[in-house]
Amino acid sequence: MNRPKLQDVAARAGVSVATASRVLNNRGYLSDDIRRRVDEAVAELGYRPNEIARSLIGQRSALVGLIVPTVADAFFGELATHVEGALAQRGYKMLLCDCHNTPEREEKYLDLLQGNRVDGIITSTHNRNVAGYGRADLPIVAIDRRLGEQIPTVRSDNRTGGFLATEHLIARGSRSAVHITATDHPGNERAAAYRERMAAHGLEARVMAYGFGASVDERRAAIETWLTVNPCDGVFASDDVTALMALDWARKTGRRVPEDLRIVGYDGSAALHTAVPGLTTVRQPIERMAVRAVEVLVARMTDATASVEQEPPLPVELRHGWTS
Amino acid sequence: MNRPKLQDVAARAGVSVATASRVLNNRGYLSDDIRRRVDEAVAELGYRPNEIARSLIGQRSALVGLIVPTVADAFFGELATHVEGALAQRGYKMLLCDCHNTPEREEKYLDLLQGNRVDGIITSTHNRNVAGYGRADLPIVAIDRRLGEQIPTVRSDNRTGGFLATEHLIARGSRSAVHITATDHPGNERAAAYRERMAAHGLEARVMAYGFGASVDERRAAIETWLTVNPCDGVFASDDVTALMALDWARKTGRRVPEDLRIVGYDGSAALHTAVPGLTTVRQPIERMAVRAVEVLVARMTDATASVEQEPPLPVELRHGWTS
DNA sequence: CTGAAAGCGCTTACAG
DNA sequence: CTGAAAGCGCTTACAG
Repeated sequence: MNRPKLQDVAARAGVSVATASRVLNNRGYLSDDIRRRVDEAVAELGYRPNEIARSLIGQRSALVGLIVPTVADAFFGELATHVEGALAQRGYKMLLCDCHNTPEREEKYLDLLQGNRVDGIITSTHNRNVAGYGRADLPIVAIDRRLGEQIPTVRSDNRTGGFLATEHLIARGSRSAVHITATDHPGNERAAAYRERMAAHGLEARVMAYGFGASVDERRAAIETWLTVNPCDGVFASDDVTALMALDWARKTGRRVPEDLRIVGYDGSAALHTAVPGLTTVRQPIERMAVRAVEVLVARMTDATASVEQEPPLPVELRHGWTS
Repeated sequence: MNRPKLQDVAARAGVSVATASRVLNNRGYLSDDIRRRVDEAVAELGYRPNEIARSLIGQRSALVGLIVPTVADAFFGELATHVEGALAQRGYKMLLCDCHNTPEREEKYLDLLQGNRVDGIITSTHNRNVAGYGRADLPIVAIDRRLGEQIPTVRSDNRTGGFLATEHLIARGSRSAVHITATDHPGNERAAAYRERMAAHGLEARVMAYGFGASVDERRAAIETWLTVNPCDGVFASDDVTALMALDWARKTGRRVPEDLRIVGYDGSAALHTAVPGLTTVRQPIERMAVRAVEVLVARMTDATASVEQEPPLPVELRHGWTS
């Protein structure tokens, strides 16, 4: 027999489809007898309501799309886990839109999500020029990315993060720390804070940008070349993976860490912390960011008139390890 | 104005809803004139077909559920990325079911997925006694886990993996390598291969099992205690994270790696390889496993009569690093 | 307290 | 080549 439908349940219980539906949804007044008969029929048939039909009626899919560069990255994997958890707790399912680090996929997913009538979108990619967001007419929340006036951004305190990392390196005796980041654009607050603190101490700031589109291998090569050519006694990397590249370079070239080279990373995902507990890093409150993004999104999904306020940045903290 | 529906498109193009639908789906014979008018109306209104309504008719949601212990783990994050990619390529969307390492969530998700009429499920968790799979009446593929006669399992060659790791340790001079794993049950082929090779070389096999439910901190504590109490000159860990715990313990206690302690991990995810390129590990073909799982699932989703054959295990390989 | 009917937004035979 | 009608599996006013 095929998957049972409400009709089958109703027939078996000897009631109308409408009544069976009411029992399932516990709406209106039902006699105990009918309630029991329907419940029995449901159990006997192993009936499960078709959520697709329900979505069509309710104009609500209870689906949220999460757009990430790739969940293979520790930071985004952890973010995805917590977004999923927070959504599930509130009765939403999550469609994972993994862009495999390409903007084309992001654009495609944006379209697909709307066709699938998701109730909202959380996006955490950093591609430039993805036009779709302007056209989208459904609630969106961005994580660590400005997408426009109408789209709230949840983020952590990048300025303080840059401050903490730089001050820490200097306090540990570094005089020539470099900041390594993907791109050194004006909105990069970590880089801005690094420059400011270096200047405040009368030290020369140097920012090494390996480029947004660089593959992992290209990034590693660029960093190793830079470090080999440019003497320095400290590295403030804009993410932990990059910091670990510097650490590996130090090992290969016989530099002592932290005596010759102090290293500070950024993000502080649990996965990398477990893998390399000794790495000093600026820890983003990944779970709080995920939960907050979900809270803001749910507020807008359940009340379309909810005002779009910009969120205050969430606090970061420095985690000390032996690399600095 | 509200989100346009097919009715609006039809009205604007001056055709019937049926005709508009045919243009969208490119079915039957349509005059060029009508085609053009409908296409224009679609563009002007920014119309996007409601996929939920389509699913209801087609009895096909184009949705697949991926059940993972947690995507915050490097291995499962990478697996999820590749499953997503392979599914997207074939026109399927992926609902991410992150169990946060608890069996209860898995059971709940199994139910939820069926209610949402996903077309199929890929599961990669390792919980015991999840009853739901027996009752489920839709295509399922398991990754590295036996779930019953009717459910195909995609996996890599664990026996060879255990063989390679153990032989490598011995070849590098280890005489007293320990195998560290979550649970040492009869079906654990990596442990079986380890025992067999140790015996073949006349060496004593010791398996340290930290327990399936152990938290990361508990695992680390258990491993450090064990290593401190039990002298050994090699570690074959059943995953990379565990191997890195041994590596960190060696650093903290002043053991030289690989001279005093040789370390081999397992999995070889790109994320951990990037973070710690020096780790010797048995590399699972994560992408191939993901793609194969999707292929097998799609075959069963598109042809319910497709036979359930057990898959040959995919090949693994040893990746050399400085830890051994 | 329960049922008949309309409708969610589409697609698909069936006529014409 | 195009349209009217039925139907996917439900829910929800509206009667009774």
